[in-house]
Amino acid sequence: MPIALRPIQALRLWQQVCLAEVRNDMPDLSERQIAILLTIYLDPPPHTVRGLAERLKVTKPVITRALDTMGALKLVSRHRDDHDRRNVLIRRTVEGALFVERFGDVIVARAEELPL
Amino acid sequence: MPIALRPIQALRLWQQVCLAEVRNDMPDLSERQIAILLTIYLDPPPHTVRGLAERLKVTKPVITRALDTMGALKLVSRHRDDHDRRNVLIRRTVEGALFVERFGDVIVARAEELPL
DNA sequence: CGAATTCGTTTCGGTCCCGTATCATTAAGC
DNA sequence: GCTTAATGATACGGGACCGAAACGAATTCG
Repeated sequence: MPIALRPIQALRLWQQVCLAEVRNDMPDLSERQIAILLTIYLDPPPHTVRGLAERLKVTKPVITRALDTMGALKLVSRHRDDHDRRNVLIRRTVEGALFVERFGDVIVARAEELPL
Repeated sequence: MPIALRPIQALRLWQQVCLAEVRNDMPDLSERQIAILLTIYLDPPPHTVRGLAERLKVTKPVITRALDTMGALKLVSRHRDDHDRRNVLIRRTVEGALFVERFGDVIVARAEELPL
């Protein structure tokens, strides 16, 4: 059975989750940054700048800058690939894993209290 | 019956929706902007700068700036309150309503194709 | 009336992000 | 070896945003 959501419930869920994030002073990430962060944490590695740029259909500097910012927030880290030293491998961090895990819990909690 | 989502499904849903928005060249809104936009479209009017600032627990300039940007995108509009001309009433627009409606449909569509 | 309060905006110095173009480094092809 | 290609980062001018403080306009209070 697929997840059945009506549009008004979907929008209400999105609102409640975003409100919760803002009110709890979480980093104010853009949709691009969230797409990158969740892709790194949900899709199987390895992750490269080029791969992420293709997956999001954006240019490489967009990925580089997002990694700069999220790296400063300790949500991701970068390391040179020893097999092909042109590559940069993007890796998860403990802080990032905790952030993503907590974020998932927030969504679940808000989904549970949605009106029908 | 409440909406039952497991954390991994919730995160996957968020990722798929953000990926869809980015890939479709939608405006790259931040969580703050989305929280403001959805509050305007889901909560009953009237909406004021002060009211939104309190609801999000942010300062008023944050709201003013977000309204500047989303106003340029035609997603919301501002009008002086004739009863108390200090107030600015934030109103919905046709473009904004279409954007929000489409966004809700994207969430629903991605929820339906979630793996169990 | 004048003073105090409220509302939204603006200013300030600073940071982040944009798209485009170019860069250095590394690897692969000949 | 030398040239070509690929990868990620950087420079550029411009725009958006930050928090804190000050601002003008409108209202309320005394």
